[in-house]
Amino acid sequence: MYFHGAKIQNMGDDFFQRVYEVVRLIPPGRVTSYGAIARYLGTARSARMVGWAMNQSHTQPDVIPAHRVVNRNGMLTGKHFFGGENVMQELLEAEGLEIENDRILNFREQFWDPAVELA
DNA sequence: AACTTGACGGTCA
DNA sequence: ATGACCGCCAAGT
Repeated sequence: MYFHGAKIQNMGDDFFQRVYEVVRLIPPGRVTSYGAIARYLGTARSARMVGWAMNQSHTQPDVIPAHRVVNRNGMLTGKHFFGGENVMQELLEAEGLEIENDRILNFREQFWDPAVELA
């Protein structure tokens, strides 16, 4: 992968692409988790790989709504990768969600499970 | 080639 | 509720 402008990714398979496709389908104002996406894509790959895919999501030609993916407890564990201190939180709040201490309030109600919604 | 590091998550004490 | 472990597997050192 690249840093400082070098080349990048393009791993062998299309796992990352499949992750991005699911993330693109998350409706604004709703959120899902790394694990939920991993489950939807099959138990072959772990939630960690979804996290890694999100880490690389900025290399995609289009914008991936990565802020709508949080951990299983509704915590904004990836906020550090959005530049500013509270960019991820602001993006979510702009979509109507409430966050307190890096955690989405009423997470259960806002949760969007691909295994259910894309059944 | 070997060891460490995670945008993770489930289990068990 | 909290924390230690453990499986996961691509990348970085």
